[in-house]
Amino acid sequence: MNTNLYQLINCCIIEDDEVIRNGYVSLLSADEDFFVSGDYASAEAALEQLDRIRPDVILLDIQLPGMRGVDALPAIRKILPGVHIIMLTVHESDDLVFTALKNGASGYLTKNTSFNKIKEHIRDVIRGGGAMSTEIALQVMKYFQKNQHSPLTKRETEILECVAEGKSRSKIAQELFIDQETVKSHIKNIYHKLDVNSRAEALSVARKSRFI
Amino acid sequence: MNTNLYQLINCCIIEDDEVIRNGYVSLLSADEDFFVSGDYASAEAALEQLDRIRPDVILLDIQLPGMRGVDALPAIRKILPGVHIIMLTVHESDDLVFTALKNGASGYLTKNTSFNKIKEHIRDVIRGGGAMSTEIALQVMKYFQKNQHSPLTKRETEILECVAEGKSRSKIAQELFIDQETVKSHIKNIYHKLDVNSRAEALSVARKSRFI
DNA sequence: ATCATTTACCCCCTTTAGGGGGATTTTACA
DNA sequence: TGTAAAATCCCCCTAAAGGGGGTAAATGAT
Repeated sequence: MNTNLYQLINCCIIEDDEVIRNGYVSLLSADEDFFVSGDYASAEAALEQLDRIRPDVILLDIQLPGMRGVDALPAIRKILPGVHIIMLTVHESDDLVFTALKNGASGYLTKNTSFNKIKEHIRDVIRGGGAMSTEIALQVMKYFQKNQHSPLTKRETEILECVAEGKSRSKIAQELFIDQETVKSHIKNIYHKLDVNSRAEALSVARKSRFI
Repeated sequence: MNTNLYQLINCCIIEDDEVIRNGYVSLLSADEDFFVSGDYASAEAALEQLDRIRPDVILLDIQLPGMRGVDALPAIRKILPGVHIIMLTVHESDDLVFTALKNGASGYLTKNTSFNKIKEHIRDVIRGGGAMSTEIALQVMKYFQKNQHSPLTKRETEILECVAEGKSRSKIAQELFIDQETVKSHIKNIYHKLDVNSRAEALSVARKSRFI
């Protein structure tokens, strides 16, 4: 019997694949630092029990039948505001990654992550850090990177960035020491290149393609 | 003499602190997987030699005298487009983190990262992954997280998100099954709450505060 | 040296958005 | 069940943005 029960990391696993779920349970249970307080095949089943088992860390599969993992996130947060939630996924290049991050996940790991690393990442989040497998980190970094193949010229990009800050034609003209009509001209050209017809739309398209 | 020279990871270190720089050099050189082809106290000094030493990975300090690390990034990329650049920093909560990510860093590590982990991260980027220490990962995740204390109501947030996608009043009205005037009303309220007076400005402010 | 691109500027006109006032009805919650 | 907040809709008017057309100087690459 472990005499340091208070130090154990209380884990909970939500994962629909029975084999994987049991794998995590037995491997975590085998480690003297971890204690598995619950394992569930669906978010719904877990949500009923969470206030009772009060885990420190939840391993949450992104692809669940019924309520999706990303949607379960806010629901779990409502019950246990302080819990660390680590998302598990097979698809690293999914929009769900960013949705999950927005919804407040503490970490994001691909399922091919070795179990030793998973344990390490759990300890990381307990210490207050963030957990991210290398595949996800790469995704995130790609997300930040500007697209090198922008159809916009330097000046156009410059002006679109002013637009992104909410500046009016006159303000942009003033800042760049050019005429308002010139600004208008540039914006028109930007619209043609991006095939849009409003500022917000141009920003939306340009952001999606990382031109700005 | 190592007979697997071709397998060695060719590293280069750009770091102004002599002690830290030499620490990295000796520790990396001591590992049979790594080969240190150069170490420099400034970006300028390194840039002169890069095309000759052709490293696989560059450890680049963010805070350098003269040319800053983040500014050196694009310059290095120009000389060696394929090189993996790992940024090193003491301040994890710096805007420079995001600037570096935008400029195409392959990784971002805080200097308190253990040397073993640094070596692991170098191997990660060589494999095509991304490297991020837990502190940086946390920063990045915070960056993504929506602000829970938004002054905007659900409906207002919903409408602002439509605005962010470049939709016009009429389109938003159509999508939400409400009148154009209602949309206008909501947008007016949003403007008052955010203290702005245009769509792009509202988006700019709302994004900065993570309301959307 | 030349051709394409970029940057800059001008006019007329239409559409959309924004500022100011309202009012009414849900909805949430104490 | 009463009240506040949120959501809905209406009007008048002005300011800003967008669509169409155009010209011309600077820049850059071949």
